[in-house]
Amino acid sequence: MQARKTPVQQRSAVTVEAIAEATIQVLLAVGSDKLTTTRVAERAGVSVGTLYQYYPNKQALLYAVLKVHMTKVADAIESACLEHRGAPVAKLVEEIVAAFIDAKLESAEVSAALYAASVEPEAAKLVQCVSLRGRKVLTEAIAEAVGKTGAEVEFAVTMMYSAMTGASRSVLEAGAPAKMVAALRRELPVLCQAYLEKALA
Amino acid sequence: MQARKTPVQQRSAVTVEAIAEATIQVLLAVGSDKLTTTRVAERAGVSVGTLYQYYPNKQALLYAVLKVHMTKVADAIESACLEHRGAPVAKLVEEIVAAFIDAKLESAEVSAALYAASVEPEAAKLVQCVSLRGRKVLTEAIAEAVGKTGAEVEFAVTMMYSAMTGASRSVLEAGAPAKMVAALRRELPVLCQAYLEKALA
DNA sequence: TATAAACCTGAAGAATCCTTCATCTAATCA
DNA sequence: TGATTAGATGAAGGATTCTTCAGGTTTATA
Repeated sequence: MQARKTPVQQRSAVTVEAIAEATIQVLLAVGSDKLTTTRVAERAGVSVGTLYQYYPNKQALLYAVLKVHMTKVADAIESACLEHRGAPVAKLVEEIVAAFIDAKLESAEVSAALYAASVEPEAAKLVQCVSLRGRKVLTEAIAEAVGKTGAEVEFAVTMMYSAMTGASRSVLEAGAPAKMVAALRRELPVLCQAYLEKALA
Repeated sequence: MQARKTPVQQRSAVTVEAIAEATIQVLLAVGSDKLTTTRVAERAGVSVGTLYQYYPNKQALLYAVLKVHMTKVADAIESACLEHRGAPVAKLVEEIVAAFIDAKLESAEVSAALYAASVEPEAAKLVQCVSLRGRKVLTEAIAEAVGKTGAEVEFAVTMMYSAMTGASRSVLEAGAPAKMVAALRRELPVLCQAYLEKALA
């Protein structure tokens, strides 16, 4: 799933980036199933041949875009965890959830469109991996904050994370209207806090 | 997205059912993107022509299967709500969540595979509609149990529902291993109860 | 039983799409 | 400047898939 050739000169670096951007645009415009290599190349202003010089196949396009997006989200969680190390659980959770939502909503349309790109097995695996990374740092941070460790915390964090994912997903799939976004920002922290308090009392 | 022709004789009713079942089998075997009408017909033991006599196109196959599945889940929630009308919130939530999980896990593989079928726009719309129905009965039941109504309850239920969805999805996408299933059954009710208590105090 | 209606068949038309490669152009280097 | 490497092109091969329809078979009906 790696690039076939690594850009050396600057013009090709530009090309590679243009293709990635075009992939997103086409994804938004026609959806993942009608996304074709020709269409992406056209939108990027290059020929199909050029596309195949840097992306081995169609899936690699979506894979690359998805990776960037997922990594951003995981990074956001990681940053929030590090930045608020030592804070009380309530505060920690509040910040983490806020960071998560911010990351997801920064480009809401893209986030929503990428759900469709996640069904392909290889992509799904990527999502799992990156999610795991996010949960790990999350587990560490929460464990420290509540002064507990082990399976109990792990289960709780897994549960909380999937709730976060599900809640934001439902908002994104609904088109992320302002009202729902506001409710999400208000309620999701409450949900996470309430659960952790009860589960890790 | 409706059947092109309605079965009249019994043999054709059998055929229609066989095609639906074959759709599930093929979905499990090769995934939604490599699901072809020919393959489904072959698996069902009929010719492609026959398939097109009852399903107008490929999407209709997955749509039909998805509809059955989603309806089952919504029905399960509805039943649980009706059956435990008047029960205290904690009990009500416990029963609803259990019913929801049971419905999702009754055929876990199919549930998981159908996520891929939900990306197609028309299918996504169906999911939204059926989910809405589930949330409505849920809202009514919870509202009665907590003695509150209005937007506050609606938001809370939407949040809770999306958390339920997200949590079960993550388990299903992980292949629904026994450990995760057990954790889900144990923790999801706790999460929902904790949140509702805090949000609708 | 004869006729009509329902049902089934599967080859083939039509449309897409993925991917390659021989060839051309631009940049880098000695 | 000449040679070498990187980058770009896009027509075309190869493959797949969706869907139709003319014609055959089975069931119901009069």
